[in-house]
Amino acid sequence: MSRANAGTKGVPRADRELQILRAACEVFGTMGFAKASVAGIAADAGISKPLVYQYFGSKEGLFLASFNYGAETLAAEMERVAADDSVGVERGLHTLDGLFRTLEPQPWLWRLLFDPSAPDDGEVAAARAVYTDRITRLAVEGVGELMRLVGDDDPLDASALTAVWMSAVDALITWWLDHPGVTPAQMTERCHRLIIAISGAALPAELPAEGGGRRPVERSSLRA
Amino acid sequence: MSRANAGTKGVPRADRELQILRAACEVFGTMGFAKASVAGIAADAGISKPLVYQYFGSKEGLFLASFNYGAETLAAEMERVAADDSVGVERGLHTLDGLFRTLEPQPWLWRLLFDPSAPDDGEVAAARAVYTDRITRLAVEGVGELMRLVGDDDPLDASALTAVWMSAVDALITWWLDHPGVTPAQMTERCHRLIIAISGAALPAELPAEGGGRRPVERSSLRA
DNA sequence: GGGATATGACCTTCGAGTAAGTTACCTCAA
DNA sequence: TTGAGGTAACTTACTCGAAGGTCATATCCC
Repeated sequence: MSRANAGTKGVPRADRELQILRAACEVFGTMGFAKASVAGIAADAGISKPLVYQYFGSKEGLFLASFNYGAETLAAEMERVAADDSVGVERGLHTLDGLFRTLEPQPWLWRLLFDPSAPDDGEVAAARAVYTDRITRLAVEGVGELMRLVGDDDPLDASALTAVWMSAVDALITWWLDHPGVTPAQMTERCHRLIIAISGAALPAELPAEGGGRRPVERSSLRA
Repeated sequence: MSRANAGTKGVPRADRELQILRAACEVFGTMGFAKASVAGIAADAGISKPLVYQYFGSKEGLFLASFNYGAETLAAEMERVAADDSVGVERGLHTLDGLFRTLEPQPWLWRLLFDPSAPDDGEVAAARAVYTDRITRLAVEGVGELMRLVGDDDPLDASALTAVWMSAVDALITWWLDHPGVTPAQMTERCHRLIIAISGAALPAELPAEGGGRRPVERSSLRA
């Protein structure tokens, strides 16, 4: 009787793994890899730390499994949208819509994807590279189309705009996560309005001079 | 002679503090608060760990000093630009230009501002709140102006667009930091081209239906 | 001598990871 | 039917190392 209730549960390994994985996704996605503790995740899952190690090998192994689950879920959704026939800004909007709906039941998956405290070497880095490529490819497609349309063929411009687009998606999702109660549908409408607002925005009259800064620039009329 | 060269330097406290602060800014800004070690910073500064504690009290105290230095530098630059008479997108461009120039000699200051691994309570949190307010205020001004122009008066829309704008600035600076050799002037030109590209982008034909996703949307002509 | 500058060696805490043993269940021979 | 033995599930109690933080002491200059 010394080991309280050791071995009394007898839950099949696959079930336990899923149970642990779910807890891990939530904890890693909420606190980040670095601040999460294996003991904490085990407690959340209702089991003890060594069982986690028996099933996942290490903290990194557990994170890898969580990351793969989350990244696959989100990448698959984005690819599904990309396979539709929408183009340009419309496609961007559909992507956002799909992400909002996918994330609604498990919002923490998003942070899992971009966790800056995750290990930057080993298998985790490799997995992240794979999914980053998959996701970036989609963004690059959309941005490339837009750049072609506007007549800008500088590849660095396209690269930078891709970064901006992905960052905007991140910002919108983060904003949404910070505003519970807003439904995916409402959020998609909001994104639509914002795109309209941005498209209608002004262009500067001319490039700022390059020298030392500080020089005033003439007011431009607001519609280019 | 047991304590090698203890006390032999005799460098005035103010000088040493600056020297330590510089090293700390670079390390904290590069690796983030969590991954940085006080011993490492001390080594970089060419002195020993206890001296850091004698002058800054704790790792958090050292970070606070670094953060305040970096945040003040950047906030001051943004406010300087905001005080100019440029408006709308032009003002955004000038802000970016100012940031590129300010960050050129010490690019790591940027990451210092948004370090997600920094402590989220105590004096550090308070300082971050102060600077976040100062910086956000500037973004809110610019975005509010744009929203008024377009006729969108939903405050949540403005809040979300502010988040997007700040995130875009972050993305552009991060992209720049990842592409050494690009000068601030070149980068500002790039931002200008990107704004043109975005402004010229397409509008979706209509809002996606709200129900279950999955429905195709008619191709829209690309210029709204 | 006294105060400022400076350090090697130490203490402490926390969390990753492990060793070793416990319980339950399943199978199969007698 | 039963009970011996094998195996999967499970836990308590530990080791170990990294990093924050402290103490006692040393050197230098006025």
